[in-house]
Amino acid sequence: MKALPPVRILSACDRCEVRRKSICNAVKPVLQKEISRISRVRTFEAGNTILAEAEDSVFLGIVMSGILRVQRTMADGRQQIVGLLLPADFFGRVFERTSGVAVEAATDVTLCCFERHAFERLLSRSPELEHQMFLAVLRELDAARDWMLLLGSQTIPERVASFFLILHRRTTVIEPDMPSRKRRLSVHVPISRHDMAAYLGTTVETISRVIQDMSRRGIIEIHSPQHFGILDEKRLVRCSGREELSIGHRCLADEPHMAVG
Amino acid sequence: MKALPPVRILSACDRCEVRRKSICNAVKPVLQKEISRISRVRTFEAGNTILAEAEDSVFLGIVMSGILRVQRTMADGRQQIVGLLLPADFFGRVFERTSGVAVEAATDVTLCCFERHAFERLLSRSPELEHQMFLAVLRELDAARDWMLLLGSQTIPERVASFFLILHRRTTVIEPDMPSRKRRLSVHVPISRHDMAAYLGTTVETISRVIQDMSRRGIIEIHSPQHFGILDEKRLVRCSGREELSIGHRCLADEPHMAVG
DNA sequence: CGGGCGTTTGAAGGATGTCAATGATAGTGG
DNA sequence: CCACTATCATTGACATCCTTCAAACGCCCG
Repeated sequence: MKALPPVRILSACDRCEVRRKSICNAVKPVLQKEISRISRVRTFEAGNTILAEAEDSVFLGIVMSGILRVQRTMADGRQQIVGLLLPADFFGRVFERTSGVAVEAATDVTLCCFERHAFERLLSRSPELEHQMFLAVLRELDAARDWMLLLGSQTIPERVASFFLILHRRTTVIEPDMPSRKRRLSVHVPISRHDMAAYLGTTVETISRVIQDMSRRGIIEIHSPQHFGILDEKRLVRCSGREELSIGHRCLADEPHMAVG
Repeated sequence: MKALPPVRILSACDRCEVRRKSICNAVKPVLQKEISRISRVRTFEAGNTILAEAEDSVFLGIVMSGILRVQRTMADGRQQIVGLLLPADFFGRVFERTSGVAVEAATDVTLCCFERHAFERLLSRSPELEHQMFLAVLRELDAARDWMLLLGSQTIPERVASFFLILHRRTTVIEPDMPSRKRRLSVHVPISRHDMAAYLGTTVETISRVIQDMSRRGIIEIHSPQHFGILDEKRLVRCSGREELSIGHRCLADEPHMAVG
């Protein structure tokens, strides 16, 4: 008679929604267990600061739900969002005391957190984990470069159109169970106009004008300030000034990415 | 009687000027030898393309002398330089067939090249080398984020002032043997106005106007189109809109960095 | 000397930021 | 349930920064 399989204790990780998309999925089970052991789930309300710009960052982790903004602030108060982190993305800066960027909750968020030093010890013991982190940072760098093109060479209407298209593709990846017809036509902007402006390097007023204008021209329709329909995708792509295929490149659309925050 | 030390054959690496600043310096001698074995020195004239945007990148390597520009081009021809690579910097994208960015010689350059697959094999066999690459990419990402702040939130005069200050600090690191007095006061811009414009996200005309204006106001003096003196560093810093200490951050000024090109 | 390239300078128009006011929405307390 | 407030989004008028187009200038090299 065969022995019964050992009783399996469900850890928090077994119920983790983003596990299969995050860095956890890319490493061996034994390592997953070690990660699990040093992890702790925390929640923050929208607007809270997770890691401040100057302050020592004592922890890092993975976004489970909600959205983080990674941003830098200038002496006179101007802010630039240098990255948005969606579920499954990694936040925090390994191998550095302070990150030089702030990480804040753009919406209510649930995070899977690790104490930085414990995670770094794990990294130095596991080349496999470090390799996965390396790949994630490489993709993140690709995305950052893509965004530099957007900020340096595109007009504001082009930036808004690009942003919509990237969000649309990214949402398609994140929520593949949504009816495809609805997915095809709708864009949900999960952040405020203020954050959108800080991300696109412009102001809320200009954003608003551009969106209203695209709506008047029949390219999109406005369901609510955060929900839009795409009426003419071809034209939206043309507005973005990009080739369809290069939108979001490897990174923003296809893969979870990582922030040095 | 003690045996004589073994005769030491000088490889190209032993004479390498940038070795102690590059990734080679950070790995063990035995690994350096392996790297040396797969390396090959190549030269390119200014304007030549090292890696094209769409094309498979078959090699990567380290800048020995000269300057590379890492850039993306839009469908209509607009170009954005997303990184400048100085001696000791790494170029090329590991673990990806194509990089999505072009790497071109901004000046005549000498490169230490590796065939990509051979280098990747070395990487997968050596966690130590991969760790060093990882650190370099993290620094590069920090620099990219810094540049996103510049492109997204700073005015053109601020960008020019920031660029001068970064160049000044970087030059100080690169050429520490120059008399300190001369170093303190001079900035050498090693690239054309056209490249400067593509890097700062503006046009040659605007760059020219801003520089002439800074000269008229007594902040800098123009020795030649590529050589400048800093007359009033305090004011130049104020023009840049940044805190002195954060200019160039960790990355652009203090450490060789790495491009995904 | 002349052609070509890179840089500078000038004039004019357009895109975007700024300031101010209005409109919409949600949460709060009476 | 309804004002009331606070916050966010939109709209308008205006100023300005920056790009664009054009031309002149300087310089290197054939």
